Amino acid sequence: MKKKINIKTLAAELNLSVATISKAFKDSHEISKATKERVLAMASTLNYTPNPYASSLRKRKSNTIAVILPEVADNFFSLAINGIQAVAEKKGYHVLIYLSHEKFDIEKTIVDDCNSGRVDGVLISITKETKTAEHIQKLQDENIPVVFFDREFEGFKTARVVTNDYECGYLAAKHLIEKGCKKPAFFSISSSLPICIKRADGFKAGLIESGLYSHKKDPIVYFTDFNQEETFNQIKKLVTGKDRPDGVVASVEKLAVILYLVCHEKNIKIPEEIKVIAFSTVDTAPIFNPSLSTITQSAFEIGKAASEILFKGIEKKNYDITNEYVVIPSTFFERKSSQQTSASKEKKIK
Amino acid sequence: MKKKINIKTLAAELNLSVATISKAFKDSHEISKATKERVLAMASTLNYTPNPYASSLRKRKSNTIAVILPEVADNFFSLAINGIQAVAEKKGYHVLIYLSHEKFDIEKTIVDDCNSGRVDGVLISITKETKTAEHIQKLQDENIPVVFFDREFEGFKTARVVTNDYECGYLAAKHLIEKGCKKPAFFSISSSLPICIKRADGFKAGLIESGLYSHKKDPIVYFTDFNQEETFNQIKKLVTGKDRPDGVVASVEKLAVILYLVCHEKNIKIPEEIKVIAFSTVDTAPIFNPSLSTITQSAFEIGKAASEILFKGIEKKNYDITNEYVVIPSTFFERKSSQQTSASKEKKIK
DNA sequence: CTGAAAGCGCTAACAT
DNA sequence: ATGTTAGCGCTTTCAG
Repeated sequence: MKKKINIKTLAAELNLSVATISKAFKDSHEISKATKERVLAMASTLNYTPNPYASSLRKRKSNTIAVILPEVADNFFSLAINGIQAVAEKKGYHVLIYLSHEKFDIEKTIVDDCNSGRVDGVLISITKETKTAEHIQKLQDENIPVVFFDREFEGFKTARVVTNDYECGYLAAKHLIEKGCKKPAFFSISSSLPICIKRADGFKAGLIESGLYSHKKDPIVYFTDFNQEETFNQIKKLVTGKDRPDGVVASVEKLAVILYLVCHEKNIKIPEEIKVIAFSTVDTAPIFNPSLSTITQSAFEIGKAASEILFKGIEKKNYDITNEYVVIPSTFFERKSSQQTSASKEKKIK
Repeated sequence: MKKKINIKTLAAELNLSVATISKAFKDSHEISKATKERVLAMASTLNYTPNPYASSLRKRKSNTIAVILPEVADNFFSLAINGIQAVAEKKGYHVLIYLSHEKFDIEKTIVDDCNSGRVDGVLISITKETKTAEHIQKLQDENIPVVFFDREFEGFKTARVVTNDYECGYLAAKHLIEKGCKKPAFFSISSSLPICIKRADGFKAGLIESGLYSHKKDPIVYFTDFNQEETFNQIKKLVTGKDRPDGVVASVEKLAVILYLVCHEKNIKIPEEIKVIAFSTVDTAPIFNPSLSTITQSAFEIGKAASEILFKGIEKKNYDITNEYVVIPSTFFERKSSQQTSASKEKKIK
């Protein structure tokens, strides 16, 4: 940041006022074509680039947005970032990426910082720990538009872009049952995240409808604080136990992968002994062993839709986006991992 | 960005000068503990957050860095972002993410913008199209430190963090040969990217050493402009042709995945008929059908190392980072896709 | 069509 | 320990 050449030196060089330079850069109609060209030419030879922060300070506009994510290791968020970036780029906006690492404290710090004028809007997918939206409320109080995407906070009025979680959970349950499962389970990563609750609720509804829901045994299994090894052992125990499920719906990709690993190790056959469906955006699902049935969210589209709404809020100052609610349906890809097998067929007949 | 309350109003509220407030916020020793507390308390009740751009303008320091990537859909870059973010967060820096979409023009525009004082440093992985580093030179001319990571530009003096591409290419070739391959091929995405050239060169060296290199037939196959369907057909043609390879090293994950897809469709057995090894960071490789042998880059570590060097350059103004050259070795995970089979053993004997 | 000047919110000398 | 003040580089009335 040791730039010496600024609008003033440029002006001096051309014997023009700074105002003229500034206007020329905005391609203002007040400036003659000739001077505009002179300005641009000189700017180019002097390697002049306007200081964005001076501009932001003066205009009270940062031309940047913040994206706050729990993590980025997941393929979903990678794709979502692409979608967000695509529209930001078109609008000439800059994108700040923040990672909350599933910690509420970090999320709060980040959100509070966003209240400084650093950004014109924020896209957020909340952490598992987030139990209040006060920090986000403050943002709205300052007229900074906020859009939830994927992981929303329920009961808080703001724009949100999500997928049809409940329906997908329901569909997954029905599919498993149709394929012969008698004791399907749902692997959840959180008991508070709406995204998980909805998926689980839909799943449960599917069981109930088929008369397979028992109050005695909750079909929802929680893996709340995620640790690869621990989760592996937890799943192993469950899957080799006496009351093991014959079908699993994984609320996230990771859990399905670990389940596969366990089954490979313990020689449990998928789909013969256990069928699996995962909520996942992984593009390698078709080459898994066996190929994995997925409920695939349109991650790119979700990111794109979320930022489009955000920009509506940013650009139209008096436009209230807080009622926007977009649902982008996921797609079910049926593959081998949830296929009906002769084993399950027999059971059915018997 | 409609904040009304600023340092001045805060000062007025407390009957203090703006200087005192400013210093209190920096936790300056010039300020008494009592006033510091008063300031912080009032700031909190008034919901005051210092305007970062005013500060940046004055200090000529943005406290933000830029990360320029060709794309983020790849798992490698997701992990790298995590590594970068981890150290930026610790340093109190903000991270701007830019996507060049493999287009040089976009990359240039982004890099030029970085020359405006918007960022204090940049991390970049260049596009396939990048054939000059002039735009990056300009950055260095303005004393903005630049670190290449993963995809570097050769023959340009700046810091870089890469992996041991040549050795890995060599190792992959030797491994394939050891397992019985007679006609291994290398799938490359670029004939200009150092990362690909080095991998391919190492691969070629391995063939030459084993007397399997023929000048008549280049074992390097290029898939330069990436398009899923086209690549699929190109691979299908190659792999079902008469001169088909009996082993493949994929320079990137995607190509291996498509190769798998082709083999599944055409019922070509991996590893019996064709063995495969991929440069990849995908964590699902163990559950592929068959499990995929990978040369896995430490993506997180590469991102982390790159940003650590960058911060050295940012923080120590007179420290020249352009000679920094860090090589973070990749790890080879041998799995089924490159296993020796009775078929290949027989061939060997015969 | 061009210019003068005020000021965005903050920091850093330099007083006091 | 606290205050005064001059900008950082730009945009924007308002004059000419």
